[in-house]
Amino acid sequence: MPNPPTIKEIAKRLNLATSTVSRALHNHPRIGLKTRMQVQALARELQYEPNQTAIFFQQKKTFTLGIVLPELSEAFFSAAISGIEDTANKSNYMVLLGQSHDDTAREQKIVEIMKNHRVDGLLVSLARNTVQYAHFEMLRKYNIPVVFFDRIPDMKDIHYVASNMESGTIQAVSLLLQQGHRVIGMINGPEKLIASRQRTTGYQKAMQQQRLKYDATLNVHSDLTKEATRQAMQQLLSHKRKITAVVAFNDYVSQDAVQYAAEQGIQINKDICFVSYANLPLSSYMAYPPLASVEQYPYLQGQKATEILLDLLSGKLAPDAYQQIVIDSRLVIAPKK
Amino acid sequence: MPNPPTIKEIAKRLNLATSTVSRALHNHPRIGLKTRMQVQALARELQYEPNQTAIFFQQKKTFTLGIVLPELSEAFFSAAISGIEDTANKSNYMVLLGQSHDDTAREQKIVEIMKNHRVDGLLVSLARNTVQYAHFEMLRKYNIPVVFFDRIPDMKDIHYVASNMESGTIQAVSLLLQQGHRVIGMINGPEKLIASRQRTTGYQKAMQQQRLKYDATLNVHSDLTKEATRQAMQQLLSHKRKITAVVAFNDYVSQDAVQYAAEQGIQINKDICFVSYANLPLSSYMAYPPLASVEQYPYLQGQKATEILLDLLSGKLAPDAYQQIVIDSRLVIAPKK
DNA sequence: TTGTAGGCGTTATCAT
DNA sequence: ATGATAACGCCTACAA
Repeated sequence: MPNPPTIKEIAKRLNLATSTVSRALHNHPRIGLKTRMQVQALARELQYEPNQTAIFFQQKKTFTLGIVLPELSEAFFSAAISGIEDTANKSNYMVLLGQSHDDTAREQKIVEIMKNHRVDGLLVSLARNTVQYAHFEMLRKYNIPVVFFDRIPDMKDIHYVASNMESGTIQAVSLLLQQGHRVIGMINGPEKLIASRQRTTGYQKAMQQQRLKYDATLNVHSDLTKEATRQAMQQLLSHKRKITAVVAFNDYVSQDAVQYAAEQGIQINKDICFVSYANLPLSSYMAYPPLASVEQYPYLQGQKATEILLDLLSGKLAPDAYQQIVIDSRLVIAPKK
Repeated sequence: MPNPPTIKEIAKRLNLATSTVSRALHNHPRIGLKTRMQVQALARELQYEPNQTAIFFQQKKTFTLGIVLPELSEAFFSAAISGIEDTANKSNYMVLLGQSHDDTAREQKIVEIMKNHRVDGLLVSLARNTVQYAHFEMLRKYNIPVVFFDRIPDMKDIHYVASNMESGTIQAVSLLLQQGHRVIGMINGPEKLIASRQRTTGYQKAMQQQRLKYDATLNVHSDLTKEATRQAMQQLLSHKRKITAVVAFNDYVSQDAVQYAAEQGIQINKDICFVSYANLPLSSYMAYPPLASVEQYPYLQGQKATEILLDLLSGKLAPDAYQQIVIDSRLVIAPKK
């Protein structure tokens, strides 16, 4: 059919000025009730819809938030995005999606395109290998605020929401100690990761609280590949002290380690208990679900990060009032099968 | 800093007309090499970036595709969206996301907002309970093409990509028959679902191919809740014929059924074999992974649907040349643990 | 080869 | 209470 109706069209039919129509549609106070009704009636009749692209252009605002994250197929991120979407939608924002697939080059390109699309702000969780942040620094020039979540960069003067693994780790190790375990292995992640260091610190603190000695040789590292995890587990199994519990970096690592141990004839959750960090759904269907797992609140992280971004956009928050929110992780005892 | 530079700005500095600048930037053939270089040099120097919102407005096109789907935390959809995103990005389109969370009202609202945002086209997988399609019909008026995928509506004259469960089911049942199973139970989904009917047909055809009789009492239904599935399984276990294999509606159903059977003392994959339809990742970590599972190619579905939509947008495909692509599902033997 | 002018739909400013 | 007009940034006939 013909072009969609515009306020101009309505104005012409009613012999009014476009400005009058615009005001009438917005229920501007000093527009005569009569004309207001007329205008609104005709608008309804013509099924008038304001042209958002015109409004975006005119207002220099798109009511769109860009989301850049590594991988939606990771349960953590798909939960986080629900928090983002729900919060954004409440304020009439839409969500533009880009997955970096943990590739820095792709991340850079996505940010560039989103900048061009004139998103009002950006929510970012870094690709695994991203160590340079020029593509984010550059956004300052364009006045596009960024809030990082979960995988945050090692930069000053940024907004972020992240979870602190230390608290959950302390709780996890404490639980094991309380259950009588004395030789607890930890399969940690890459040493350069903040999250790995937090786990280590948590382990140490939990031991310290009970006046027990922390044994660094029980804290082994995996680069998170299956092979590395199996080696790490093997290392723990051949430790001179006999371990009775393992804290694994995450559910994937946990499962790989469990598999390896089972192959070695270990009785899971009997000879050795496992505790992990929640990122697999449906753990109740797993062959050997962890005894307990550390919850990282992905939905909440997404929600908080979005709230900060929206506050930044509405001016409720000054651009340089850097928000750095840390959400304590927490141990959750697995429901028994 | 000041406002971002515009072609007007560049024109003024170079004493040129904006049109000349515009053309120079686009490498229009009949612009003098000299001025072209000048313009491009200055543009670079000022870090000129075209204002996309102005272009969107002027061109009545946003290079944005709207995606409406039930739930990203379902592995099927997070895989599908990668196919969508990758394909869209190749053609410089961005992806606007909306999850219906299987709520029709929310689906309607999302479609409305996306229409207002003037997405160029829509990719949709229906909410579970959606049975009225007015919110999609209405898009025709706005010339916003829609391509449905996976969960498609019962409508004529639409574009869609879906998978056919029949082929995979035939293969699954045939495999079981070939392995000597003669009494095969099926835990199917809600009867009104096309996908359920396809499974039934597949079952029948596989039996027919071997000149065996199809026994309808072996094909029971679940509404996909855990409870219903357990009842269905119980029904199968108390069948007068002793079943030795089960084809479950999907991985979730399969796991619930397996759990129930195990509780009854059944030896899984020994007394009774399970075959399922792939939607859980990491099946290798499951307690009792299915013997084999029917693959539905989510990435491919997303990709194909997007290709159709892009062809529609580029005019390569006429709006009424309805594409209805069916991708045959296929049985995949599970890798042994 | 370059310039002029108009328009995309809306809002906002300034008159009347 | 309403109207006229400009402005947002870009593109594209049409003119020169």
